[in-house]
Amino acid sequence: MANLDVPKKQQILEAAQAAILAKGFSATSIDELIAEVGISKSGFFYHFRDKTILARALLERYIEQDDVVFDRAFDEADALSEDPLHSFLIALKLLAKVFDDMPNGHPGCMVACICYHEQLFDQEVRNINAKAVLSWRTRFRKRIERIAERYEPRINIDLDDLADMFSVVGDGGIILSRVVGDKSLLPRQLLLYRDFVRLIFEPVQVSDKP
Amino acid sequence: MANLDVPKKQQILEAAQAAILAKGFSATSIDELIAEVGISKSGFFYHFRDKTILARALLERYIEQDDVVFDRAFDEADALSEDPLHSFLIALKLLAKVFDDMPNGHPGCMVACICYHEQLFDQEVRNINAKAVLSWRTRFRKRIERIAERYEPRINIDLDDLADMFSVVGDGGIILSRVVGDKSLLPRQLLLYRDFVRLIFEPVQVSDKP
DNA sequence: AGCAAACTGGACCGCAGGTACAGTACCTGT
DNA sequence: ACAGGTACTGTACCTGCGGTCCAGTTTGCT
Repeated sequence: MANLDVPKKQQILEAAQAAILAKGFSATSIDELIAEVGISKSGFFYHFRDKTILARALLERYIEQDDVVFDRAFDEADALSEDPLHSFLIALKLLAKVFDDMPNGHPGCMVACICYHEQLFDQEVRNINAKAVLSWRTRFRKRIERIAERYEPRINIDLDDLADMFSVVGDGGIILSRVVGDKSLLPRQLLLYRDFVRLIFEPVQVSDKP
Repeated sequence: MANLDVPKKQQILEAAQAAILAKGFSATSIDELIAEVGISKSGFFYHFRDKTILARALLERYIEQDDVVFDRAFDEADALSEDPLHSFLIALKLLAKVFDDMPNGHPGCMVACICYHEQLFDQEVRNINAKAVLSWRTRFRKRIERIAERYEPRINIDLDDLADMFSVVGDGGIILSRVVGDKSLLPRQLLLYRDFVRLIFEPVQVSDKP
């Protein structure tokens, strides 16, 4: 049934990511994962010393995949405009579209998921989590800095805060999307963040009105 | 040791809320709760048929407490200004201050916490969760509608989305605050949301610059 | 042939969530 | 005074899950 060429360890990670984001870490049992990928319990513990090691691997994997999505959107945007503000606005639109195109909505953020299970994990996992958020901050801050060099912001703003706000709106948007069962809520919120950036930096008076 | 006048049921809810927001639902054991409040296991199950009933009670309690905080901030703001925009901006500043004054930062949002443990609970709990988010939407939308009646928004904006954005920034801000270990992150994000509202509706050109 | 990586199988442990049920202390209305 | 409800205690027991231990097997590389 499962792909025979994919190593079992990858299959476990795959199955675990889906299950954990959908049901939560504790609600996902090892028994259920090994049944799904067709491996023995001993086989599972051969790859992962315990469940927290699985969580760590999952988190690292998630962050890598996330970075790929960001890189793609920013690269594509850069190809379409050399202006830092326009490129950033395009990237935000692309990112919103990526999430909008997901058939069942965003599967959930592993960082947020682990945040609400925190004490189950060791300091190492929490450090990875913090590092991921700070890397997002750096990524967005760089972009926003380049915008601020060219465009005078309309209000006084802390660039780190504005950079963090992307992650804040992302994680908060994922939660509200799920809770109210409206998958378009997350992309709409990201576009709202985009409007905010536009209002801060875009020099001419904006009017979308008819 | 514990307050003798407070009924045990209340004491359990108190202890459970703190533990669950700090460590997560599954990481909080019934044994640990009954040890803390000094009740027997049978006593616990007398009050709560099972752990999910405890979660339901906790969620309902949390939403009530949250509403009180909102009511207080909005009432106080209304007393300070009759203008819907100014009152709203004051309320947001007050709310940011409430969270900033919490010695250990915001303890975590029960709605978000339960969202990431979803499949552990029944439809009823998820309905309560959705109802809470929608009640926040309604609360903020009413305020924003009154603002939009008086002030022409600078950009085309969906009022429900802008109302939801408060909850989005709140829940996202709580997560990032915890992950990076910076308790001031949440209030700063709320003030950023406030800046957004101001940029949309405030008619005169704003300048905080020296 | 020999070795390592990737497993299988089975026995076993402790903890957490829960069930079942009998008993008790205290308060309240008739 | 006693009947009945509320708020518990104590004990025994069951299940599922995470986890350990360990001996043995298959597969592929050199």
